[in-house]
Amino acid sequence: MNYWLMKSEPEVFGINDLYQKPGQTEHWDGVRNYQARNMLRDAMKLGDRVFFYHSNCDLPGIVGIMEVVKEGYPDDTAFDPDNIHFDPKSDPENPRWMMVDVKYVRTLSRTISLKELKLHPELADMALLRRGNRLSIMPVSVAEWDFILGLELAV
DNA sequence: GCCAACGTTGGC
DNA sequence: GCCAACGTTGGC
Repeated sequence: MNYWLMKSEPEVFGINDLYQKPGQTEHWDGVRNYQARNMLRDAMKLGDRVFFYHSNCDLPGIVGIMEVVKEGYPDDTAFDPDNIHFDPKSDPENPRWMMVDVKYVRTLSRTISLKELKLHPELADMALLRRGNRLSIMPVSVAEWDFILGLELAV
């Protein structure tokens, strides 16, 4: 099993929005970055676990856990001129952008903030903490995953 | 293929 | 609101 972290702005789509979706499942659409697209298309597999990260908000950090319930398939918001993520260069015959479906697993007992993550040398190599990383999807190692879940209860 | 200009992300 | 980082665009 692989582990991931995906960012979303809570003002736009937060973990409570996922919780309230039918089946607590949603398409993770709107990713318009090739590195992230490649992960959605090639690397994210059924059953993989994903940290839900709130970005661009009062307390940026990890707030919950999701599970991949459908592997990469074309992001059809790219074909819709009325959608904010419309991309005229994505051809339905050869889709440029991909998405996966994710399902809510649980909300952490507390937000593990970016600030807190930065305190731990064990996490220094996390993609999230590397300078200037603005990817909205990134891999998390097993060791990092377990360490972070340990932090949840370590207060 | 280079690179300047521009747009976006996202922490602070 | 500021600004550093970085991806994309487009002229040449």
